[in-house]
Amino acid sequence: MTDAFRYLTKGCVDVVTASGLNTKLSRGAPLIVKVGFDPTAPDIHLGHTVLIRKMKHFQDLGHRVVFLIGDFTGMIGDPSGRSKTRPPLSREEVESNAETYKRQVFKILDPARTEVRFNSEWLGALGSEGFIRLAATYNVARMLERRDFRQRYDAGQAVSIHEFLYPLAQAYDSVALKADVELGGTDQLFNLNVGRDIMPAYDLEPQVVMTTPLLEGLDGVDKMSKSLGNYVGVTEAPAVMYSKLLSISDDLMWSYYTLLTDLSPAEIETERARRRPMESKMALARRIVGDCHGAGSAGTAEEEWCRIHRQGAPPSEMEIVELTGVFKPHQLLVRLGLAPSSTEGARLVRQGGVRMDGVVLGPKEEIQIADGLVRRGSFQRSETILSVGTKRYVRIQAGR
RNA sequence: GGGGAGGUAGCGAAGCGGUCAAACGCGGCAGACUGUAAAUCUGUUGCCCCACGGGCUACGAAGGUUCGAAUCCUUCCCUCCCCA
Repeated sequence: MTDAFRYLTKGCVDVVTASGLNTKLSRGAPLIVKVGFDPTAPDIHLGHTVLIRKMKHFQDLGHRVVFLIGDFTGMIGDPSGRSKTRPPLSREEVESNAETYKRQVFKILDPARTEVRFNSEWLGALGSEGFIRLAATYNVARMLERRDFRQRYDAGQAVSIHEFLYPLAQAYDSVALKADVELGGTDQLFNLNVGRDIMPAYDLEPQVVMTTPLLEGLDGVDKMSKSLGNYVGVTEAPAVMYSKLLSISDDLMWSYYTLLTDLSPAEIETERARRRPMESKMALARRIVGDCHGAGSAGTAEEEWCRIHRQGAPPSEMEIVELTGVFKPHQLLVRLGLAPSSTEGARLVRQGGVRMDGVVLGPKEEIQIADGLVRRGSFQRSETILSVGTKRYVRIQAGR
């Protein structure tokens, strides 16, 4: 097993086949590595970067990466049971989504070594004759090996013919690109293998199929997903990313090391053995933030984090609200959006979670804000910082 | 088409005439501890208010019976399962 092999397969779930990959690598020529993406507007989080980073690993070793946007297959819609055929996106939408992709993806990928292609280029030209020929390379029994097809078929639910076209079209992409390797998420294994299966019918060597796992979310329980709120978006502010990453569990950290860095398995082992967990976690956060925003921003984010959490200082940037009036603490919370309801606000106060300039606020206190001053008992100043718990801060500026 | 089960707070799930703003678990939030971690412990978790007190809505929907209903009756809506 070569170092290259180990590096490229790090973190992968499936490698079909390992020997195929070795053979291709051993020839020394740059491989064509294909990865397909939906044309829908992407909002990329770290979970998506696992795959993108794997593409980078190939680039690191000098291979050619094709970032394929499935504008044609998008019209079919990957069958997921209930998903319907999508209305085709306009040329403008596809272009603009592609730009959004590039903006985010090139934080990790090297633009100079990434080819962006659209599969309408060849699938549109294939014609009905070409499609029939393509369909002839596969058969129903094999199609039904795909789990969701099988399940629906067995359950007597509808499986539309056009749904079979999706994996076939995707497979043809590999033919058109003469792909040596196709990468995808584990849920893509079937589709990727169809490409592998049909390539010999077009006198091509079967591509190697490699899949990357779903990244666990910050909670360490579910997969990372925006709707579950356990995600880190690649365009989030450095300080936000940094603090989110530092809040993961130690176990999760090592999985992130494997999937979200370019370190080799050996280097990760060294890291684990040599340093204390907290140091490793900070190094991890620095790396990931650095990948998305540059090393300088990562350093600043770390300093900020230390200031806040080591020295107890408030964050350097927080929402500023100007207001006037007389408030009970819970009313202030609602007014500032720190509590969704006054009952909730009162509860936070009662539990001692509300502080003004670091001093816990009692339920009976009264805050008067007028004439450019915030008054609380005998204290007064022109602005104060109100905090709820350890994460939410608002700076109050006294109005007149 | 035939038969059965069920819809309760963010989710799961008790309750089946009063003591129910509704047990319990999860999740969430706050506090303690700490490496703002995890784990653990404690508290809390409908809404409004002059807030250790008062008030208003709530148990799929609408009606009804009762001094009193999440609990009983009627109609309607929806979900799930089995058989054909």
